[in-house]
Amino acid sequence: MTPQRRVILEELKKVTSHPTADEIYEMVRRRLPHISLGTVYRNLEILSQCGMIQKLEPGGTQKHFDGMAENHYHFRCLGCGCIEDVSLGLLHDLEASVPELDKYEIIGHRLELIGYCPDCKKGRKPS
Amino acid sequence: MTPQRRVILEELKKVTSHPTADEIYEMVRRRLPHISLGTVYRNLEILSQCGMIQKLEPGGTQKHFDGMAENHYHFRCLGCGCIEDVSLGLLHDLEASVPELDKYEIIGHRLELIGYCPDCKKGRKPS
DNA sequence: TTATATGCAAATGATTTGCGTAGTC
DNA sequence: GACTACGCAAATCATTTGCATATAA
Repeated sequence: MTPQRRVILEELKKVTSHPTADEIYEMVRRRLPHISLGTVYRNLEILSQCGMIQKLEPGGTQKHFDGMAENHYHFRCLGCGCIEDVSLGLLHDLEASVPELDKYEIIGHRLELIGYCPDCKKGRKPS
Repeated sequence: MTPQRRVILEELKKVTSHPTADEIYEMVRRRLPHISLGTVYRNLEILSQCGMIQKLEPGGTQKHFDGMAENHYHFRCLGCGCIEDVSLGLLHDLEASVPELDKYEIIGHRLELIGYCPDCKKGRKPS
């Protein structure tokens, strides 16, 4: 736990927004003017690996597309990055159950199961 | 609906995988050897705007981070891209309800509500 | 001192865009 | 003829990485 890593963690805990790496860099730079953007990226990765923070968009840098337009859910493999359809009935009553959302306009939702696909599961130690 | 757009759509409908833009480019190129990658990107964007296909990772190109490590759900605004926490109880029984997942190792899940935040809702025509 | 992390800058790689041309209504 | 989409190539921009130095165990 280096000073840089500690400050990144503290600044991120301090806010309820969900900043990008760039924004975190700016926040941290007020306390550590010489920190580099690379260090911020490296530590964000480490902290999210440790489970101390969350990276909100997992998966790699490429976007995936789905020919099935109807809403349905997906499974994402942490091992190989593959994405598969999941036969799980849609959750219809989500929005109604959150009163604070009355000022929002909710269009829909996305649900993603995360884990290891059969192939990747085989290659892993039992957890 | 240009020939290129039609072929992109057809190829994407043909597979159950969830290819990246690059992979779709390769698939389409077998039928339209002179198509450009830019055209593929442009049409994927148009098709997903129309709702004819799905872009699986919405939001911009930047990743967001969350200082709260415990699992919880988020709302994402299609207008300004902001992300906010949602006070929605965790869904615990998701995995059990999908028998086909017994060969998988499910670690968890992500749920994201999508729509317009109060500020962006104001600036929009009623839909 | 031995390993790990940092700062800096350059490299990478997915995506976007400008522009001149081709196809369409 | 006006408009839109295309192919191509260059530009963009978030993220990653190589490397020499600094820090920590």
